[in-house]
Amino acid sequence: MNEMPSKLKARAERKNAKRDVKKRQIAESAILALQELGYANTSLRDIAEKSDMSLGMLHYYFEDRSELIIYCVSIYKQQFVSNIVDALAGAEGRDSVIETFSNALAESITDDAMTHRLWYDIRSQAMFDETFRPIVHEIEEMLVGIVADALEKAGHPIDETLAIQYALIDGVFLHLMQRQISDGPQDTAEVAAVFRGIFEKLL
Amino acid sequence: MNEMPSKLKARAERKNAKRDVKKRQIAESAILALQELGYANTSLRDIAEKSDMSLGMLHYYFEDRSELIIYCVSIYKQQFVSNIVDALAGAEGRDSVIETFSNALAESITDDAMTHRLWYDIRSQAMFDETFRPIVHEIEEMLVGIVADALEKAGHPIDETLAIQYALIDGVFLHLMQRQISDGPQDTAEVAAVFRGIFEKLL
Amino acid sequence: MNEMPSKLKARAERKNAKRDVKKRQIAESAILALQELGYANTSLRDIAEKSDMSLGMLHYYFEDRSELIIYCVSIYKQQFVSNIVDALAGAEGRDSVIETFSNALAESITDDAMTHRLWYDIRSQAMFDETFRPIVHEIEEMLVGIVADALEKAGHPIDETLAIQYALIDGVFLHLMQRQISDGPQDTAEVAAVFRGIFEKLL
Amino acid sequence: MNEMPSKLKARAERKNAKRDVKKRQIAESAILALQELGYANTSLRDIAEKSDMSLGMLHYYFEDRSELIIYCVSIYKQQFVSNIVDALAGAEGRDSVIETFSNALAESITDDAMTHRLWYDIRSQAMFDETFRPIVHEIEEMLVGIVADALEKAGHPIDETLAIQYALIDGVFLHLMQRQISDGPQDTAEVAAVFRGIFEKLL
DNA sequence: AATGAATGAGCCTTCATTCAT
DNA sequence: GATGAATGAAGGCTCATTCAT
Repeated sequence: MNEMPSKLKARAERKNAKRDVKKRQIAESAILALQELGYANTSLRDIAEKSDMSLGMLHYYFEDRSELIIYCVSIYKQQFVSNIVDALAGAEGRDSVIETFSNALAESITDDAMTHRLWYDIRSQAMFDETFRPIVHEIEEMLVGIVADALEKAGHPIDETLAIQYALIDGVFLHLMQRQISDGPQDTAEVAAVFRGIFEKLL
Repeated sequence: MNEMPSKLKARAERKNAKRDVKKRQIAESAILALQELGYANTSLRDIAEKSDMSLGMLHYYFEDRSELIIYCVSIYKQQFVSNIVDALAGAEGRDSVIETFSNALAESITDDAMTHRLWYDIRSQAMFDETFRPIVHEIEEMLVGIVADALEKAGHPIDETLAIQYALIDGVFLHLMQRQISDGPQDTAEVAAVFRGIFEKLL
Repeated sequence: MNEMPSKLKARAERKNAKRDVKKRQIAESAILALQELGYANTSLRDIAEKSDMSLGMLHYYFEDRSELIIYCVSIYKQQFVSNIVDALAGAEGRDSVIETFSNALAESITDDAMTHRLWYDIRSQAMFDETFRPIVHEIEEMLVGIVADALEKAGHPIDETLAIQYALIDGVFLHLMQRQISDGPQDTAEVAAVFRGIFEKLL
Repeated sequence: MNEMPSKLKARAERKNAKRDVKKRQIAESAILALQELGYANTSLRDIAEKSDMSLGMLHYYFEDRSELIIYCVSIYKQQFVSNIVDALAGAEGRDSVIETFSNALAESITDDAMTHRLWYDIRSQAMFDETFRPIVHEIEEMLVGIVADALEKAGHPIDETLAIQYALIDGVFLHLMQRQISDGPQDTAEVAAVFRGIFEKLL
């Protein structure tokens, strides 16, 4: 008698899981278009055409444009954060953390500049459009968390200036990303060296 | 005999000057709209309505939307840069520079957060839209120049890390501006204190 | 196993066919508006309103205004040319050709003056706008072809003056069409008589 | 007592004459723009810029766009008609007329193709826009008159087919003009030969 | 589940025209 | 007489979104 509900529930879950897979699939295509054209210049049509999806499907899986973009950004979060966290996992002690963190950030810039560009674009958009605030805040908290993590592992005390430490690093990260985009590929080692310089001072 | 040309020239100049005044007038109205709605969400209609201009007039003075926006951004440049430069003018010596620079930046954040928000928005847009690159580059060079100026006056050597120094400060500036916007007005003194903290470390 | 592709292909074809039907439908509505107002005075809004289509639909089926107009003109071609060709099909020998051709042209003038007016309008436009040149050339070649056909069937030799023969007939055709429009309906028999007079001289 | 009126009248006339000179001046500039771009694509702004006139002046001398264009077309009439009439003035007898008329038409095509293109453009426009009908009719009557003149001088009887004779010639004239424009400059002698061929048959 | 046809509001831009100077 | 600043209606076109299938 209580089997039916559980069966239904299971089926609903399977359905949901399937739906999520599809949503992620769509979002990954969307990210490609957004990375290339930017928030203001990417229409749903662009996204539908870049992938091979129907226009209707986008709205079948996402309520509206904003929801899709938010979903895209949250995928960014997952990937970038887990990359850095994984890298930092093995590090311990000031020098090791500096080395590892610098390298991880530098690699991310040379490998995924386009993705970061999109992130900064959406973050700018969030300054004006409240819709994007929650997801942007959520991600920034995670990024601050990463910095906290690194500081801790480096044996550095964490105080109320944590957010500012993050802002410093972020400023440099953004700067190097822009350089990557406007001046072409940079040597990862050199980029890492810049970060190392920062961290030596900060820690 | 050569009076006529000079008269004509004078009249043409007066006309041009008048035109420039008008352009600036329009741009100032446009900035208000852009500050409020952001690049992606501000249509020329919005601008025309917010001020009391006709749609046609915008196109009479500006070739297209991009030209208007670029003009707006360049006004930002003039105002912000001259503000800071003026402030720094009287400073000399490490402590004086730190004090003055910190206060000037903090005041700009608490007074003109909206203007800076627009600047960061356009700068993001420039990552995707080449149209805005030149003006953005031009402004950033001036901003780097200001940092160079401050460093010099503080008796700090200027080396190849200048751009990074700028990026560090910019990261914090952006962070504090965002905080101003999302959490409401901050105490200028506190904001200045944050900058002072940074400069103490940097110099 | 190879059924799926063929099924898909079939569906794609059905879809394409449907699209073509719709395009033709739209074009026929558009022709009505264009016939009435002329190329320079017919906006897409006019077309949308005259029929009961949404403005968006016009752009859904046609890339832009030019493509729609070109499509309209090419429909003209199909109809007019096939009418005349059909009429000439049964004719053989000088007198029979003169009789048949004259009647066919005269009927076309009295029945479809508006359509021809549009054709001459677009042809004029093509003198200035290269976009319309290809379709206009294509149609004129077919019209010259019809004249060649008629001459041949009438046992008349075809030489390098063919294009001029066409020009002569076209001049008269245009003249009679204009007369039809400015002075009101003419007697088909009288119009045919004029053509007969021309052909008697030409052949 | 009646001196004043006559003085006033004289002054008014002088004024009018001056005004006419200016109108013609403007029209000649306008024709250049219209020849290049065509009726549908030439704005008053284009005309003002191509010459060095102010936009306001166009409306100071001409009620509206249509009046200006009509004025332009009537200038066409004067020039073309008087050219041909002058040429025909000295001709007498069938052969002389054929020779003279053919040459005059051919020269006009190779020299003034652009002007004729504009004429045909406006004539097309007149099919839809009644505003242009009167001037177009007026000009066409003069052109028919020229043909009548030529026929007469060639000793050919003039009957009710006169208009058709004109239409035949006009068809060829239009054809050769289009050829001149799309295929580039033609040899005047060859063009004249074509006309001669027509006239030999017609007369 | 998925499609893509259809919509209509909105965008940027152009233009003939008016009017104060 | 002449100018050009200003207007606002209209044009072509784009887009997120809806809906029948």
